[in-house]
Formats: sequence, structure tokens, C-alpha cells
Amino acid sequence: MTITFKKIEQKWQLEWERKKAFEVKEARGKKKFYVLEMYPYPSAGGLHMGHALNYTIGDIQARFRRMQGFNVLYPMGYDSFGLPAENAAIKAGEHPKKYTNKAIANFMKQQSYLGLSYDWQRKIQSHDTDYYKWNQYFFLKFLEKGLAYRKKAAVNWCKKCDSVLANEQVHNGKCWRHTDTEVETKQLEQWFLKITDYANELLNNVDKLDWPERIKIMQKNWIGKSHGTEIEFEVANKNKVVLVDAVHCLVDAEGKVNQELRTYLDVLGNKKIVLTNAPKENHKVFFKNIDYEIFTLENKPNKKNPDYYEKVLKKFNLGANDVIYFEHDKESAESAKSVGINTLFYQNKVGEVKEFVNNALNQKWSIFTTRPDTIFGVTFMVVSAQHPRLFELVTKEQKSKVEKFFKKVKSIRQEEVEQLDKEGVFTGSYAINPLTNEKIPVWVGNFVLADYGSGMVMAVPAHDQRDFEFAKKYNLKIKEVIKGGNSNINEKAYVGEGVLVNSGKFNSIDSRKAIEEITKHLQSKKLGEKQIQYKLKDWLISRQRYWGTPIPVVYCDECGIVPVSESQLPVKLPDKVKFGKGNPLATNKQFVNAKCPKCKGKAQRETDTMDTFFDSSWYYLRYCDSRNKKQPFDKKKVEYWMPVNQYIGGAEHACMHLIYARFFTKVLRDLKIIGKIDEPFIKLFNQGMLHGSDGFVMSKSRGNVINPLDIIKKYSADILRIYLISVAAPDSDYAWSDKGIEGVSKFVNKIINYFNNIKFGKSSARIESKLHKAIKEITDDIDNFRYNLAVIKLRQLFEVIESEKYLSKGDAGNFLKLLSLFCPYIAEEFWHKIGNKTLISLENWPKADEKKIDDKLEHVDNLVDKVIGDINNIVKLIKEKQNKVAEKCYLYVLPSEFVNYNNNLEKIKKRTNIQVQVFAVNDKNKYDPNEKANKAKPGKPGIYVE
RNA sequence: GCAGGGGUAGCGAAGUGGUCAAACGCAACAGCCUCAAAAGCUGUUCUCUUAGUGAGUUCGGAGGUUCGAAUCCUCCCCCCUGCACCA
Repeated sequence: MTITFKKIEQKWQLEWERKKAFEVKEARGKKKFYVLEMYPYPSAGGLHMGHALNYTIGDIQARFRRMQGFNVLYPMGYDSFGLPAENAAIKAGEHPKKYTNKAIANFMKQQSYLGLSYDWQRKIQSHDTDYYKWNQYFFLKFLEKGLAYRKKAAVNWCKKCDSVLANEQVHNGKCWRHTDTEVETKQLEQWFLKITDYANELLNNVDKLDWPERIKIMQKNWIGKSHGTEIEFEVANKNKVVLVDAVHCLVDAEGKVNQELRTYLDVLGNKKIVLTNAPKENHKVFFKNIDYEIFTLENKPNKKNPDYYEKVLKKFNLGANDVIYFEHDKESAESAKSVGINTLFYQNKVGEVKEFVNNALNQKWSIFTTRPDTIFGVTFMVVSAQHPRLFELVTKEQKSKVEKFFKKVKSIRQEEVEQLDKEGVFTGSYAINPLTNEKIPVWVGNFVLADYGSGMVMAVPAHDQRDFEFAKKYNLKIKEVIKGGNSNINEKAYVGEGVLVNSGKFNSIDSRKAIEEITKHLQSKKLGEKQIQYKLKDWLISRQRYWGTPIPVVYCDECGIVPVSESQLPVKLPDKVKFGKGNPLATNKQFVNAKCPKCKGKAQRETDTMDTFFDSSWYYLRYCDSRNKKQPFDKKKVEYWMPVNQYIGGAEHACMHLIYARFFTKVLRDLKIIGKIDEPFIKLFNQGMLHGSDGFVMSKSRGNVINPLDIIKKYSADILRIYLISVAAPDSDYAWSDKGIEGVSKFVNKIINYFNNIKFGKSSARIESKLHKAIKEITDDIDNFRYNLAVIKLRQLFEVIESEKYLSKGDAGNFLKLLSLFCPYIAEEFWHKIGNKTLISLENWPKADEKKIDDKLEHVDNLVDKVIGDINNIVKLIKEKQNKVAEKCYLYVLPSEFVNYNNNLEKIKKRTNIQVQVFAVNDKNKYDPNEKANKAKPGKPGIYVE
């Protein structure tokens, strides 16, 4: 009687379904266990081997926990919104919904072949209105809380598509559909979620997670917290012309020089015009070293008359906005103001010039640094070429150079950025070092990020390698301010710690301490403060595509942005749309035209849809109560099932889905939509990558793809399952091997063969010992995802079982239970065949009986193995040396060990293939022609072969 | 460059202080079975040596700690993965 795999697979699938074996309900008294695999995108290609591995790993865990007595929630669903369905729609003309539903049906069929023990009642699909309705609901909640907002952002734009592209649609800087068209960066209004509000908690909680270390580190780096100091630098707008009155500029009433004004005139790189009627030598003293122009109007003009200023502006062809003016006389100042000139009526008050210049030239630039201790070494500043305020800094003289540079930077593709040389151009502006009052040139550079910190950095070439390279290239000053180690700042920046030099009153302080001290000093002068920066940016969720959740807001001509009211949800995705150019929603009038919920006036619907990562950020909560029509889920049910005890999926989601989902959980907790659940996934397991037999990633173009269905057809689902997890540890990468699955197939067939011809009887002590040891070790191995080792132990156990005459029914059942995790179909089948009416899938996991584990038996087995090896070796040698064929072998053993060997006669015979006889050494009647009995030692019998 | 994970016999892959020439699988070789092949069963597979012995050299390389190291420490080389000029 043999087994037809296909038959038993169908039989038990039906049986599981009929008995609702894997459907679960909350049961207060029962401990729960939530096993979850990352829900898949249902591609038309169906299941690939990576899926099969992923789900097998999860299913083994789910079956194990279920048998251990847990109330196991093990659901499946589909991440069914997204780009490929829309692409297919454009290409094949098939509606995304139809395409997706077909793909899901196919996925489900294939998954059921694999013997996965899902609770299918809980299935979810993110493209269902019943699901995405709640996306919209959550969005409104976020909006209410200020966690969703709209802001201008850079997006990928294709001219030919007339549309925004997702990052995935940009290939090598070109549009995926127009390979001749460079993707442009455009500034558009987009929706964001304020994930940065949670940056700190997301970071701190990482350490509490039982996740693979590398994922935790990836998340930490992604969030990227750094402590530093924000320092305010002043930079002048150099395009404004500075007008200064000359009559009273030199001294005040008491004859004191206005030193502050003088400093600023020196520092401001702007064009300076001194208005005067009668040039005096005094001017030269006051304006010493300052580049200025003298301007005199003829006919003794009256500076108190507004006409005067209009004439001045006209003369230089300037508008009132193009200049600022310093005037010491009140009446004159008022006149200048009356023609619209930004004028300071200066009165020698401390700080008045500074305040005025700050306001007039809009020139405060806060920069972020982790090394405020090096502030005395700042010799230039660098602003990002992508900075929106860049051109405020550029002077007329430098404009063409900067523009040229700007274009060059813009044309550089993402992939090239890595090997870029540091390059830049002088903007023409200068900044003022707040501690030294030194004048520092401001450059624009290609190595400064616009969206980190303030987009401008203070450059300390002596102590930062990037700044150093830049300084060397453009011959900028390098000023050493930290001494430490054998630093030689002519060759390389010294980035380590040390003692401050050339740093005024901070000299000889340790650099670490100086970070504190200088920050404190800046703080006291209101020039800076401690700051924490994150690399994490707010999450842009707007997508200009059809196949996603519509963002539930309208734009009213009167009221502006108005959220759709909750009672009107869902905003349904219209079925009838035209695919082609751009976002099909934008051209769908029925969809776009809406009533304003507030004023009932005309309004346009938002046509952007949500990033699909929004869908996957809470699906694990929906599984807890997936058919709830009134709420996203019942809070109590979520409280029962959450958090997920074991999450399983690929490492590629480390910084996207896994951060978003954590963020969502925290927000929903704070909105009191769920209880006090801080983290969604306690434990995470990353499966390894399964490569083709050539060692490369499986891909159609390489032709190394192995389809799970083909393997199931050829071998069976059980064989595929046990193969997938027995080659290597499930978290390490490995390559598919045809020979490997062949080997596993032999093993499974041996088991089938054995159970077809099984003879029940009392299990030997040897079997019992081995069985209970295996139970103990396999339990531990499964617990720790060492599936490969568990299979080895199962094989070794089977070897012992097979070598013995009888097996008890109970032990046969125990063996099948161990097997059932890996090979559920044949386990069910034989469980049934040996007379059980229950499902093995719902049986109790066997308990190891320590008392039955007998290490002595194992020790004897080892000794017998050794003797077998020795006998075979001798047989081989006498054949080679003496050309004699051995027929019989005699063992001479210590009397105390006689039983050990005599009990194993059959085994020895079988494995040496000759007759064997055992004598105790003290046996007077023993046959021992060569006196080999003398050689006998404990655990090592003497051997004679003839 | 930084961070993380690795480098183990022909290959895949266990093993983290002695019981290790190192599980298990594959491959190869030999024997049994068979008319024969496949399958199945049994054995062998670092080197030399040998009636089961003994000796030597191994776990990326070089040093070190230890009575004792694949396993601990230091330095170096190589591979993979992630981040990438984050100030």
C-alpha cells in the first residue's frame, strides 16, 4: 500500500477546512500566541520559492505553538494595492481590481498546497473598501492630531508622463516609460506624516526588541540621532547696497567712534556708498580698509528732504528695496523711510547695528555641529547647492559662476553622488564667526545636504576630512585648534580628541570638555544652544497614482483644505477610469468634483492616493478582528492578541515597513485607539535568501528560477517543506540544490515505507532513550529556529527506530508528532492509519521524559560503532595485504562488557557483513588461535578475523 | 569610509575552551543485492603508516593567552549585507 502524495494532500486540506482546525477565537483562559508573516504583494507570477520558505518557517512555528497548547493566531492576507497592478492595467488593459483578485486567488490556492495552517476566515486584502476605509479613518485621526500635514516637497517628475513618479519608477535617473527622458525634481505640495515626532521613542525602544541585531542597528542608523550644538552665524545679503550718511558718521556728540557700525561696514561685503556733500579727510580714517564710494549730489541738497533719496536711488538705478541706510539724524532718517528705504536711525546704542543688520539683511544662519569645540577653527562656511535660500547669499559678481555650478550639481545622478569629488564655488558672501568676529567666506558645495541640519555647515578643515579636502582644493585657510596624538594637519584632518589651541579663552581645555563649555558660553550669549538632530524625515505618503487609498480631503474654493467627514467614508476609488497619461483620478471629473463638507460649496477632491506602506502599517491589528464593519477593530480583541509574538519576513523591510508599523502602533496608542501597546512585534525573524542552484539570486533572466509548484508536483509539499528548512539555518542564505531535495525525498520515502510496514510492539529502551532525547532537543531547536538541526535529530531518531524490530503505538505517534511540523500531510495520514481519530495538527506536543534518556546506551552504541569500524578496517587490510576474504570474526571482551556486544550482534553482523561471535576473555572454551584476547581493553575488544 | 555578518575537509553546512580529524547532507569510491542497471543496504573518503595501531598536518593568514583553541585575545587578508559626504 503506497501513498499518493496528491491524494493525501487534498484529503487533509479538506479535512482541516471541514473541521475548521485552524480557526481561532479569543479564549480568556488560554494563553495566546500570534505568529505572523509579512503579508505578500500578490503578483501575477504567483508564489515564488522565497515565499514558500517564509511561510514554511512560520507554519512550523504556528504548528509547534498550537501543539504546545497555545491559542495560536496565524492569519494571512494580501498587500494588494500598488504599482504593478496599475502597470499591468496600462500594459494589458486589464483593470487593476480584476488583475489583483485573480492574483490573490492564485496565491491562496498555492498557499493551501503548501499545507499552511492559516485561519483563512481572517483573510484581509488592502484593496477592499472594508479595509481601506479604515486607512482613511486613521488618516483623519492623524490630521486632527496634527500628525498629517501638507508641505512643499521635491518629487520626481516626468515631463512626458506629465506626472509625478514614485521612486520605484525612476530608473537610472530616467523615467521608466520614457527612457530618453531625464526625471526632473519639482517642488509640489505633498502629504506627510509626522513620524519625526516619534523619532526619539522609536530609537529608544529599539533596544527592548528581540530582533536580529543587524535590523536593530539598521533602524538606529536610519533614525540617526546625533547630539550637537546649534550655532547662529550671521551672513549678509550682499546684493543690497549699503548707504551711509557721512556727516555724522564718524563720531557721536561726545566724539566717540561708532565702533559697531564700523565693524559691520567692514564685514558686510556689500557695495557701500557714503552720502556726503563735502568729502573730508575724516571719512578716510573712519572708512580705513573699507571699500566704499563717495557720492555727492550737487547744489547742496537737503538730506532732510525725501526728494534727496529719490534722486540718489535714481542716480544708481536702484529701487528702495535694494538698499539699506544708516542715518544719524532723526529727521533725515524719517525722510529716507518715507521713500521706502530700510533705514536705521542709529544712536550709538550697543547692539543697534547688529539688530538692524540682522533684520534688514535676513542673514541669520543657524548651523548644526557636533563639534562646537572647533569653532575657533572655522575658516569658511559651505551651503548646500540644493538649498532653497542659496541665491540670497550669492552676490552679483559671483552669480554666473554659482549658477553654472548649480546646474552641474543638479544634473548629477543619484548613483554618481558616491564617487563625487568635493566641489564648490564662492558665493561672494561672508559670515561672521560669533565667537571671534572673524569674517568667513561662504561657499556653496556639492557635499552638503540641504535637508539635514540647516543645510549649511561651518567648515573646520583642520579637524574634518571633508572640509580639509575642500580647503586643499580651493586653497582655503586651515587653522588648527585641537592638538592631539601625532596630528599633522598638513596631510589630513585630525578628527580625534585633544587639547584646544588658538581658541582664545578656551585654550588648553580638553576638547571633550570644550564641547560643553563652548556650548554653555554660546548659550549665555544667546548665540546657540544644545540640539538633537535626526536623520529620519517625515514620511511622504502622497502618491500620484490610481491603485491606492484615496486621501480623504477636498480643496474648497472658500474653505481651503477640508477633511471628508467620518460618516462619509469611505471615499471610494472609482472603478471607471482612463489609464494613460498621469494619474487617472485627476482626469476623472466625477471623482474630482465634490461638495465642500463645510460650506457645501464647490470643491475638488484630493486625487493623490496613499503610499501602500500606510496599508501595511496596521494590517496586523485588523487580523485581530478582520470582519468588523463598524470599527477598524475591537479594542478588546486587539488587546487579547497583540502584540505579535513572532513576526517573520525579509530583512529588506528593516527601515521602511518595520519603522512605519512601529510608528503607527505608537500613534494609535496615543490616540487611545488601541491599549497600552508600545511595540507591535516582540520577536522578529529574518529568513535567509534562497538562491538558484548557480548561487545567484533566482531570476527569470538568469533562468535559475525553481517554481515551488513544480517541486510539489514532482516530489510533494511535505518534501519541499522539509527540504527548505533542512539545508541550512533558516536565517542564512543558501542555494537551491536538485541533489539536496533528492536526498530529502529519499528520507521521506523511507519513513513512508517504514510506516507502511510497521510492526507494533514494545519499544526498546534504546528507542525510548533516543526518542526522548530527540523530543527534548527538537523542542529546544524549534523554539530557537534551528530547524535544520531539528531535522538532523529527527533523521538520527528515525535511523534508530528503523534499526529496531518493534515500535510501540505511542512512540510511533510521538515520532509522527515531531514530524508533523515539517511534513503535516504524511503525519496526518499515518496518525490516522495507526488508528487515531483526531487530527495530529491539534494534538499535544510530546513531553520529554528525562528518566528514559539513558546516556549509557548511547555510550555503548558508540563503542559498538567503533568496533564495527575496526572490524571493517581489518577486513579491508587482510584483503589488501594477504588477499584473504574474511568470513568470520571473533570479539574478545571484558566479562563486564559481554552483554554490550552480545546484545548488538545483529547490528555488527549487518554492518560488517560477516559472521560474528563474542567471547568473554575469561571464557576457557573460546576460540582464539592468534591470542587476540590479550589485546582486549575496556571499551576496546580484541578482534580476530579469518 | 562606517556599521553588521561571515571565511570549517571535494561541495553545502553544524560546531564557540578538552569527549574534535570535526555532526549531518551531497558528491566520490568500494562491497552486498542483481543477468545488468537504478533503487536499497553496508563501509570508506586530510596525509603517511598499520590486522583494528601509531604518527603528522588541519578549521582565511600571522602572532599571543592557556596544561589544552576551530572555539578566547591582537593584528592582517578576503567575502557578503546595509548605510553612504548626516556636519
